[in-house]
Amino acid sequence: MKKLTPKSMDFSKWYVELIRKAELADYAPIKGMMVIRPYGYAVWENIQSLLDKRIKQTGHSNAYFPLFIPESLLQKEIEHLEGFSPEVAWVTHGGREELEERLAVRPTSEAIICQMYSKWINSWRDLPVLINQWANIVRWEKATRLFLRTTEFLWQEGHTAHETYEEAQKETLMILSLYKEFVETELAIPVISGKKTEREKFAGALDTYAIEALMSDGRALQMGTSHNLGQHFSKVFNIKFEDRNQDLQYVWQTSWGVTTRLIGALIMSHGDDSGLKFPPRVAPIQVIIIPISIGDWKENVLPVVKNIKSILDQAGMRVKIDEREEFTPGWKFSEWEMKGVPLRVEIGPRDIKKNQALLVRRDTMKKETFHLDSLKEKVPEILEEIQGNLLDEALKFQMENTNGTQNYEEFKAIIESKKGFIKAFWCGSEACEEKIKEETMASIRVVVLKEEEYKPVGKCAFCEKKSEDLVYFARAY
RNA sequence: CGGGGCGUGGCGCAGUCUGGUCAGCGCACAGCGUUCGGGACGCUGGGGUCAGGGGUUCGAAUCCCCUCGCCCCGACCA
Repeated sequence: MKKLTPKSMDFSKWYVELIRKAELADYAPIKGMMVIRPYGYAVWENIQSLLDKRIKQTGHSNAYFPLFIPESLLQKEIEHLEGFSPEVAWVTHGGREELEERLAVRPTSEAIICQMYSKWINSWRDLPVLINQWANIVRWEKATRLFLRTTEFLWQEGHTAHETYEEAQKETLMILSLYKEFVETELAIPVISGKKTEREKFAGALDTYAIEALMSDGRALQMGTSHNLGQHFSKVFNIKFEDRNQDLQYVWQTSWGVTTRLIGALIMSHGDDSGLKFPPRVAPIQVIIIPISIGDWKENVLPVVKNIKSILDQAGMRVKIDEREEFTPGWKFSEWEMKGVPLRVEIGPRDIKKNQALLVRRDTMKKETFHLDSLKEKVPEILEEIQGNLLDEALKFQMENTNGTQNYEEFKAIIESKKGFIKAFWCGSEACEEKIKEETMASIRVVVLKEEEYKPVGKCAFCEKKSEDLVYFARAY
């Protein structure tokens, strides 16, 4: 395990090296595909359980739909088909037999789920339908990148059906704020949220909303999307119900998802030149205990260490003891720093005599000794502090790298020199959006949602027309 | 998919221009011993059809052609 390429020297190299050295993932022998290794998968499992809880608390249930979607179903919603067809993988044969109809490997599941919803929904009494699934997705991307864009990825996709537009809209926005809360609380990554422009919205949606975060190289990353599908799908899939007035109506739908890309965001938001820095809430290992192996440590140190582990285990923490004899303590320190474990506990013979342990925080690298009896209280306290500190640091970074301007020349200068978010006004025309993207490579990440009490007015960053749409621009992944 | 770069034991590289003396180094790995509070050391040992295929040549890691993969910059996208 050698040193990492410094982040400031070559961000991409740093990112890929870190993923492989920390054993999060590895390249698979198929183009654009990766293996998520146990340590990386453990992060995903933590993300899953924390998010799944929220999804269920808001009334949704999990289900599972088929991996394959018949071509005829995918074709029903025309925008949807056109949006996804360039990246669909097709199954053409079953065994030796050519299939009568090609099967798409799901690039998303609207089509197959809508097909089922049309059978299940008859009355307003059947609504709302609130279903989520955890699944794998295949999109034949041209350029891939570990965790951020791979040919196959894991995600959760929620698919709901409602009686009215208002209800669907409420669901869409509820999920948007659920995502924001989840990502900020558990992943310690601050996000901005808002609506996508027509150009950036989901293929087949009425409106798309998203949360976006700033990575530490100054580029934005879409972290989650929530779509109000309107009646686009219900009309073509014939999802009708008899409403409270005995009139036949098409349902109003939503869909929303977050993916294994979140792991990429964790790496890029918090990582440094020593490696990963996992927020405690999603860290596979929260506390690594390193017994200092000197002299008769096995008799004197190890039993104490094991006792501490069991106390912390019982308090609900994820704790590991590194008692490997083939590595020196110094080597282990570096290794676990690379792997982003939030808190290290060092205990050697010297400490045993004084009934103390040395605690080292991954985020600040600060060292402090504590009495062994206080660890049960101190450790969770420090973990909470680390969680908070990581969010604060990321928030500070986001604020420092968010600039406002109403002047296009200044806009261009900011994008070139500092990157980050640019908060600006936009007249709403696709032409301006397109021009800016062409000339600066910055796209509109989100249009800020209007609130009752706050209605800003300004002039479009490009054409200088009067505008009420405040937007965030950035160069994005 | 366009432009550029790269591909040599697990990882990082040298060797490629100028074909032969070239399968080499560091780390990692295995065994033994001494070590161990910030990436220890000694001795011994295992591992590579030089990304794959084809060609030129008496002879190819080295020259030519094709294919694949990875990285970077664009276009597209969770």
